Amino acid sequence: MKRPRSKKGSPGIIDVAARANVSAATVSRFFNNPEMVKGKTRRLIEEAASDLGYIRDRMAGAMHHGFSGTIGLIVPTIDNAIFSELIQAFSARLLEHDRTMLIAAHGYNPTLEIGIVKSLLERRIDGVALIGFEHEKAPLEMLATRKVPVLATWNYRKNSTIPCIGADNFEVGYKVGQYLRRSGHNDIALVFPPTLANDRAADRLNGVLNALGISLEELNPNRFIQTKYDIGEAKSTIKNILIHDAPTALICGNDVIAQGAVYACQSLGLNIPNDISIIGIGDFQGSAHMEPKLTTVRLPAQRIGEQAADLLCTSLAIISGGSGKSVPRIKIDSELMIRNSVKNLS
Amino acid sequence: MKRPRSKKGSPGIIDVAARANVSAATVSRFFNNPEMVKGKTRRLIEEAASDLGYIRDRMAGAMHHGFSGTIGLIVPTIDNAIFSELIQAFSARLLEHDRTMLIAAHGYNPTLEIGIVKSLLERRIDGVALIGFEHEKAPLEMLATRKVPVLATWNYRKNSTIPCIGADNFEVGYKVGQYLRRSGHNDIALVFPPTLANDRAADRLNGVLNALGISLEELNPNRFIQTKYDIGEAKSTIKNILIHDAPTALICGNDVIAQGAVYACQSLGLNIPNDISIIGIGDFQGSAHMEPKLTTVRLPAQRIGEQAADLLCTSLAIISGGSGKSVPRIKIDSELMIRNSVKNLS
DNA sequence: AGTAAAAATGCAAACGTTTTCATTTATACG
DNA sequence: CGTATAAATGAAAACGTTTGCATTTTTACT
Repeated sequence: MKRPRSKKGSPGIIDVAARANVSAATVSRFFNNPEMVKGKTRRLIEEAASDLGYIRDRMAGAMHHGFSGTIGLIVPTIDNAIFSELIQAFSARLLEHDRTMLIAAHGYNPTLEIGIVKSLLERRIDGVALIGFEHEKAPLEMLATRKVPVLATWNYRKNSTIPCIGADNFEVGYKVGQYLRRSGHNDIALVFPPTLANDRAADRLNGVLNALGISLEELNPNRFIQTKYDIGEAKSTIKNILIHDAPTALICGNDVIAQGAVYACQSLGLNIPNDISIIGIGDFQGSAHMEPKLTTVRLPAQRIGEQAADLLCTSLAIISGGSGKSVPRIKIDSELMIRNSVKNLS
Repeated sequence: MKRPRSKKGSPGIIDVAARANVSAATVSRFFNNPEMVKGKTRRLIEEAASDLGYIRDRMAGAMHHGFSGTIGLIVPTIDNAIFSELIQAFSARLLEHDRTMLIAAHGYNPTLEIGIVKSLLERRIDGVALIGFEHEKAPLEMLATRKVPVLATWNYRKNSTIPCIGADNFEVGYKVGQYLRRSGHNDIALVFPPTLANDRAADRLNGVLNALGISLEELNPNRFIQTKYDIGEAKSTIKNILIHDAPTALICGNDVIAQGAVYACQSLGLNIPNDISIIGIGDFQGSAHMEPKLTTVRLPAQRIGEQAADLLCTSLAIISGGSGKSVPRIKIDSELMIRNSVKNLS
């Protein structure tokens, strides 16, 4: 009588092998390349594994071929509508690829990001998705050295040095500016977050300015409002400006700022869009249902997240092997969603 | 002349050891228990490691002591304000504990959860945080078998079978119901999500009914509205009811439903709180800044997330070793935030 | 049936750490 | 200065898989 399973701990591949009367190698093959093992053996192993409640140890496996089956995602923030849709879609699609997601937020602090990258690297991630292009050199180098594929998401630039997928945020900004101008607005205030380590916001801002045919310097200081991506802060900051002299329209860096703007106007008794027009960027959850329904530009977060996951899971080699080759760059189309928060003045 | 580092791949512990003229064992000790190695050697290793750009492989380490330094978090959904604050806090605190977070969402689908748990188990997570108490038996058993600590977050029940941390949602519901009654409201409608696999919602609902001194059956069907946690759906569902005959107050299962309710009223031209009162639960980002400012009950998501992380990282053994011992249960206090969306009728 | 080729399986050596036990080196004390 | 004791380090055996190569079994063909 054999002793098929070790006394301690959970069953391992050898326990399964013993119970199925095959070698560990065969069991391993069963899990990784089922087509390599004969039908009958397959069933044997299947049964043994389920009897024992075997769960494979991917870490042990990862020691060989080096793939952990884990993908990293580093975002500025999680507790905010901005990226949640992206995160969700990315994560869900990853699951379909039999990968799991290691996620961390750096709170718009590039320094923190380097620690995070290191931490992920210690866990031997197979790839990592970042938000945007502005990153410290150190983590990027660490990743490159170890040939871990990197993908910049959420923004697109035709000449980015790393692979990217996202909307062209300059274009998005341009669309917004153009739409407002065509709607007859001439006195427009811009409400944006600090663009320092935020290329998405920077690109949008440039796009807006470009469409408006004006430079940041030429802009009346009262027409450029800076605020964090935070409903409360946006609301109070905007209120301050609105009290003095209100423009005919507000272009907001994204929908959470726009939401703050809407609340600011409502608390001041200003009617949107009759007294003032508001346009956002992002089309987050709920933007379509606000009162008034928010005019904004839709960034297909879900599509971006899903495609990002696909890229990272399937084209790994291609992307990472890109020494000199062309960098994959995918532009996702945005769409102006004309709703009820902008008034046509012309 | 030695060849301190292998040709291929990134440097390993042995490369560092060679360069520092010590054994691999010492380098390992340096990283895990620095106090075990002498100051001079310490500096030597430190330098060698940084010269080589060494990054430890925690997977290899995990094969021995079995700890991967990774904690799982399984939530119903990410792309929704409900859990984002919790996720963020949990993740950030994990990072402080030198752990990383593996996260996945099952979209309120218990079946999906079992696959997720298995997937996490394959990655050898050191512990896992769940939301609430309603889970399939299978994944819970898998976790128990492998002695992986489990923590139910976001809800509290004094007799829960697994460790938990969160607010007492019955109490939360009770508070809300009580407050509305004391404010003189008698015609109240309840707007809740399906309570099937959602113990938080179920407990809240029971709390509300209890405070109102009524059973679900006794409730006028027009006063019980069911809707998903979705602003758009909540808005339209609520509008349908409001058109016919509006109650004096709406108790919403959480703040996103409340937000939908606010929009529903606004689109109908109903003034809040003069025509109708609205109360939410959760105090999500932005609830304090809406117009009108939403009366709700604050669930300290951040505190829950942080303490959950602490528990999972430090009291692992205690929690998991709980065969027969008392289950750790932590109740986090909620707080009624009286703002401007409820009118006092008395 | 007999053989050549193909398919399936087994053996054993990795993978990069950690850890036990043994050994060396430093410290303290008479 | 010598010895006893403590501290620091090293050597080698794990940990649970995967995988190249060798071997056995099956299949296909004459």
